[in-house]
Amino acid sequence: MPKNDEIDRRILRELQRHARLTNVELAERVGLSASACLRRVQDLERSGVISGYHARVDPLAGGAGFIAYVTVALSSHTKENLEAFERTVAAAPQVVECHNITGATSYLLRVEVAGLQQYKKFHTETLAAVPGVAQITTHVLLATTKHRFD
Amino acid sequence: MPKNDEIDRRILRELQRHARLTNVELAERVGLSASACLRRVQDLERSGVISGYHARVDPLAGGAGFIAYVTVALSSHTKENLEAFERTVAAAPQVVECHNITGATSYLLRVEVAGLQQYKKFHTETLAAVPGVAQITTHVLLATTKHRFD
DNA sequence: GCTTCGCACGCAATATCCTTGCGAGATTGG
DNA sequence: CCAATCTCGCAAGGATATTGCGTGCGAAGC
Repeated sequence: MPKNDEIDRRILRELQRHARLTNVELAERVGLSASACLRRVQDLERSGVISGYHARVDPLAGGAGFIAYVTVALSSHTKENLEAFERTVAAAPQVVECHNITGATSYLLRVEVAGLQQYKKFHTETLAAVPGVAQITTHVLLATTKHRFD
Repeated sequence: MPKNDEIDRRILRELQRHARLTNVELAERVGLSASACLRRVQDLERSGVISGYHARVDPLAGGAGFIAYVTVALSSHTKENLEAFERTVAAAPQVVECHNITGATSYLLRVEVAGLQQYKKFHTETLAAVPGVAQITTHVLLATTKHRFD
């Protein structure tokens, strides 16, 4: 229901970078009164344009000393295999993101664990144990040189 | 400087999911008084454990109708090539994330654009134009089945 | 064992902020 | 041209953030 006008875009831009801005400061930045600004933000939240507010935590401080992007290929895309895989992924706390992508491998996971041993365990006992998983390729994260808001 | 005890972990857990929690409600959830809780949060911010607060915006509403994960391989890892590539990535607003990974391809990008035409343009005019880029593989995002906090 | 020091806590007070109701001006459609 | 609708700014009260202060607990040293 929001109008997607210049002010809304500015609100989104500011909140994407600084979600804990006070409403009055946000209002000043976008050139609105506090009440009008608040109502717009609430509209954006209700309509789902803003789906949530999240603190970004340093992975190391969060106990994630080993991060990898993992591509997974399924041998057969039967309904049972797909559901079993997605259920495993959803239940695994090590899997932080799961994307369905085109290409030779149909899934791209981001996995965060404490260290190499934990990854080995996850790899063999969790991922490889899912029926229909044909190929697992691990890409260890060396560095993140750009992130959405830095 | 934070102690990484049970209460800090609970604070981080709550703020990762609900960054706009009021401090008093956060204090109740973690079992602390408001002032003590606020001081811990400020410590976590100052020490860099919490690196920022961000609103999550629906990609479609944000104008990103086409999202892809793109792997890039460089022909030679000379200093000039690396720097040219990273400079291009840093300057390109379409690139939302850039990760340096192990494997046959050394970079994994997340690219968000309005549509296929815009992607084609980015692919040929921006990415392929960087000297030393040997291979570009595009994986179109079909769906994201799991994200850190859903 | 006792003392001292430092640290984190809770309480209280003030400044700031959020939130809602209300009336005015602008915009749209008939 | 008028009416309906929408969004705005203003104002008030209730909630919240933020700081100073005193207390208690645990660690280090004597």
